[in-house]
Amino acid sequence: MGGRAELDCSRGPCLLNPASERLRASAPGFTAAGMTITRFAPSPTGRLHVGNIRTALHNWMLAQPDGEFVLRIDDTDAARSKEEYVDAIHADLGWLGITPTRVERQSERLDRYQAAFEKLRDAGRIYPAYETQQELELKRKVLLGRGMPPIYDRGALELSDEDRAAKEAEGIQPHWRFKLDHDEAISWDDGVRGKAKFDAAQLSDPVIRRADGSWLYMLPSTVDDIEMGITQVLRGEDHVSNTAVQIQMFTALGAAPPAFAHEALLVGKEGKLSKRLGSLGCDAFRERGIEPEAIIALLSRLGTSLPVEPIADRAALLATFDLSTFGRAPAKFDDAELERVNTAIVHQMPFSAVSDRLPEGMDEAGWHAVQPNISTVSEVAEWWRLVTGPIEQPEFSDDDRAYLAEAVQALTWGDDPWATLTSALKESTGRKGKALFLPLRQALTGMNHGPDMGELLPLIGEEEAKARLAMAAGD
RNA sequence: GGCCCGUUCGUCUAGCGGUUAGGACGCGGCCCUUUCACGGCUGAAACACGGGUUCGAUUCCCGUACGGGUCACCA
Repeated sequence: MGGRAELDCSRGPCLLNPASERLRASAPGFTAAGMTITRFAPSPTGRLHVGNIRTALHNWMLAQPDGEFVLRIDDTDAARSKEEYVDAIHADLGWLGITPTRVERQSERLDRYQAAFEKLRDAGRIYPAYETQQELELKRKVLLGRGMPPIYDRGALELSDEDRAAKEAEGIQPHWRFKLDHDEAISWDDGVRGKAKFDAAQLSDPVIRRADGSWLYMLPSTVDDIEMGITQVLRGEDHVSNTAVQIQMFTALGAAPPAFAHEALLVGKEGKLSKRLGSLGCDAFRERGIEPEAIIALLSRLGTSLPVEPIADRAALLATFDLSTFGRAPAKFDDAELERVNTAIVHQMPFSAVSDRLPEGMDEAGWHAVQPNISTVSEVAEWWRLVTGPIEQPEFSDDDRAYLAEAVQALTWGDDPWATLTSALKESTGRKGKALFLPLRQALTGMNHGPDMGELLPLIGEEEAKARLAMAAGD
């Protein structure tokens, strides 16, 4: 628990990256090695979606190049957690190349939470409460109806020992709340929001443990952050009030809080963090032919002052990653933008990166020929068919048939058969431009457009090319 | 409703009292090109509204509107 000191970020963003250097300079008291340790803590109650992925990515980036990135599976809720989602989280992160240096499971650490619980209870920071969820909900409604904030009224604190004994005699087991210190001002220097202040009285004492003994998010997360030596907590802004609560927990547990940063959430095209966005997971992306690098490129820049660029090189992305460039307003996630980035990334991909996904028989020359014409790798098949055949030729006019017949004769095979053929035909027929090229393209591929013929023709091969031209000529 | 945060071209944003309000993506046009793509040039396009403060407000203050977050025995 020792070893971490409070970060002194006098003002503004203090979680910067390239992190290590500046953080070490400004925070000499980090962990012993001065190492950056971040974490991504999903609960396995569903698939990862863009928002999650973004947070995971940013934490991973923060930990580069030599920090630690902990994947912490928050599976204290046995009823909702599913093993298949744990597997899916691993699979998705693996696909994206966001690999943790360490994996932890909250379900395996329950004894630690118990220990912290006892410590806090003995210190008088935890108290039992007996209200039912219905009662609490009613209280909230009443307060809201009177225009007041629906903060827990601490009714359980009024209970006498006899009251409690009576409840227990009725067989009512308590749930437990963490008692906030209303006199302790809560503040921190947020890595993206700057100075943050909270009035503890504005917050409800959080329930940290259910009557059945199971844990809620708040305490286990804090305990883990302490024990795993997390130096920087970067999460969505939906956690800001949790941070306020947890800062008091860190202190109550005798630990200095890590540095916190809360990034603005992602919203869909129409605003709102919609179900639409929630459904955007790795599976869906993969099926649509989106490359992991496209997601990485977009998500590492979206909502920052840096332009979204189709950068496939992570090191380059890392070099510019800086929390101080993050905006405080929600950023819009646009599918169309993802697709544009993806297309540009696909256009840059070297043969070696895709070779195992290409159709049978397609070599490097084939890849280079069709690459400029596709927006997803799977689209190569559609163009590759033009090479392997069979193709379907359009009807040609008599004039074009005569022209193509001439082409059959003119076709010779050398270094650049297309250039040789077209210049020969240009000379002999006087055709030029579209009239010169289009019938040839149509006869050879059956299409009006497509990959560069200069690259395509050698792939089709002399014999097949001749046969196609001859067929089109009507021989 | 309380408390936080926010609002600059279509989008992501720069700006931190005086700027022709900049960039990127997208969009239009032109060039290159058999098509597509790439590249080059070029164009249209923004300070939510109302009050202040000031010689001067996109920038500072107040208010309004709108948007986001949160106020769970979810994380």
